[in-house]
Amino acid sequence: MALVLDAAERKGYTPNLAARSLITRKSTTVAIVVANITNPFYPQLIEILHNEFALAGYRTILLNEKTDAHLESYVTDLVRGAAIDGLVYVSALLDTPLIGNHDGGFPVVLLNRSNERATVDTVVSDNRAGGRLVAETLVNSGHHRIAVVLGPKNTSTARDREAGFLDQLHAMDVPFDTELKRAGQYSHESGFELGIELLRTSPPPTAIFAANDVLALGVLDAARRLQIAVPEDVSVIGFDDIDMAAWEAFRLTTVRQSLADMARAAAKLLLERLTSKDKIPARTLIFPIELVSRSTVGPPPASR
Amino acid sequence: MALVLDAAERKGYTPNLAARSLITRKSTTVAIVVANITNPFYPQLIEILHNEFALAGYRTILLNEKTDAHLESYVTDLVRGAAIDGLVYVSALLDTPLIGNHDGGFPVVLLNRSNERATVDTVVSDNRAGGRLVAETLVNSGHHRIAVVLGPKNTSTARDREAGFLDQLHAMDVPFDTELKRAGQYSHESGFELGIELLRTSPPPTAIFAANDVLALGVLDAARRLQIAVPEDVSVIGFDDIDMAAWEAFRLTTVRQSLADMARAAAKLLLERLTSKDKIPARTLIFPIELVSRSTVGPPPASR
DNA sequence: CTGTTAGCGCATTCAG
DNA sequence: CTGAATGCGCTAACAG
Repeated sequence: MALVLDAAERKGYTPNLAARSLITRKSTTVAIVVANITNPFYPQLIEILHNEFALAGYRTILLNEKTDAHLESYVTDLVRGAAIDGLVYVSALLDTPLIGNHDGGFPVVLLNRSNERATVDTVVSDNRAGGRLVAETLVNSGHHRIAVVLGPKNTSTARDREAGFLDQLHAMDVPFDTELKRAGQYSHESGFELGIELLRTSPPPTAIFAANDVLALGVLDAARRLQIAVPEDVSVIGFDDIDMAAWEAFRLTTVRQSLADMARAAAKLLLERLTSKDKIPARTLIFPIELVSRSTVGPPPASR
Repeated sequence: MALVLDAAERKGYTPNLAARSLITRKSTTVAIVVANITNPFYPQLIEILHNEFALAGYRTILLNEKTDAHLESYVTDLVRGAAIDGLVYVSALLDTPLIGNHDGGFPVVLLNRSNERATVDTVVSDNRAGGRLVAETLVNSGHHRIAVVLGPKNTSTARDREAGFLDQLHAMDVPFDTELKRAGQYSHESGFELGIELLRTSPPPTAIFAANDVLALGVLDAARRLQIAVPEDVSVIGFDDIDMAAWEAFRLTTVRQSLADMARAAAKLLLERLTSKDKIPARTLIFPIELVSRSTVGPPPASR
């Protein structure tokens, strides 16, 4: 009886979770795989995921793509060892070979990472449209020499955002100088270094598209270091709209993804799989994006 | 046989973790309790803790002091339900009533939170000395009207840093105007709001001590919003030396805690308890602090 | 040293 | 509808 148990638990009795899990064949635990907790982008998602799962009675274990040695076999062991009931990848890495192992009906959802094989649930924003929106915005402001700073190449977000961006440039008949394309990590440091490089090319770009906000903040800091005014001398646009983008120090113009909605949706998809007994076909949720205009985009410097 | 098992596991056999845990009476899982993952201070610590535990073969479950309803009973259930073998609180909250429940030999370590009752392992930096160092630095730069922005009052860090600060002011015969003391959350938003308030008082303070870096970044942004130059018009000093403090946009002068060392030490203390069979007395590790001079402290504006 | 058995603490079954 | 027995999948203790 549930009521009896509730009362018992309240009175000081606590069931052994391992024993319960052994018999119910449920661990009431889900794992969240992130690439790098230190990137301010992830905590915003983790917090919501964690909260949603906690509300539904699930514990959350954290896996780090960077530091967990042999993540692949580690995850496999957790799954086969029945230590987790479900899994959400909050990681844009394309070449993580993990997904393939969980096709067999194990509940998996991909958050912020597109799913080429449509074999598991996926929640993404319209990264391609976002890339297009960036190109459109910048070109409409008068820019013709635009640089792009990408995250790791093996990342679906970098790939899709770049593709949309280039498509739209092409559609608007603006040439793209491949010299102005750099790829690094999704980190402030990477944005800073690549920003310095880019701003030192001659002629320098009049605008820089950073494939995510953390990168964009690094680019802004690079401009600051080089005493290049934003947006007077160079425009910068990011992607994500993390909290910090709105800070007074940055006031970054960026493409907003509804991070909170996406995280909630991802949790919901996973929870449905965890509680439903029927087989559910893989679903893909694509969230719309929108431009948030703040203070880092303006017309190009008076062209000679 | 371990060897047999190893081979078996490699060939595709994976033991059921619940069954194993039921018999070994170990979950090989530890929990990390944080107040707010979204605060950039925590991920730096979580990452290291997580990594150290992973290396030692422990999974990490995440608990959020903010969102996990009834954290206290939740943790108790995990402990009594044998779902976790140990616990680290990365939270400065003083009034969390949780600690008392785990006195009975359950492995607990407090990271960045002082331990008034000396009943569990504790890893902190010398917050009091840090507070003193701040006062000394500011007064030596010529400041006599110094404001302080604190985190939540029920926080050991806020309490100790403030105490050290006031002690040293007193020792140097500098009066403290209690009008210039504000307390809020350890968040950028709080720092921003309180910073605005403080900078609008008249006469305004010539320096502001923010009890942690996130708060200090908020204060810097407040100055930026009000077009008040740092450090020409107002000096700002923080505490922690998180990564962002070094960013070009801030270049914050701050008191450095060896966050990484502290996290590693905390993990080590806990792992010792997890692997040793003897009773280990509670230990307290106090890490030294040091001043990191960047660009936000200077002499006060030419005094009339 | 290898193979067999008992039992960890539950939820679920079956009998009463 | 209530109560005792079964067994989930392992590891440890035991016997051969």
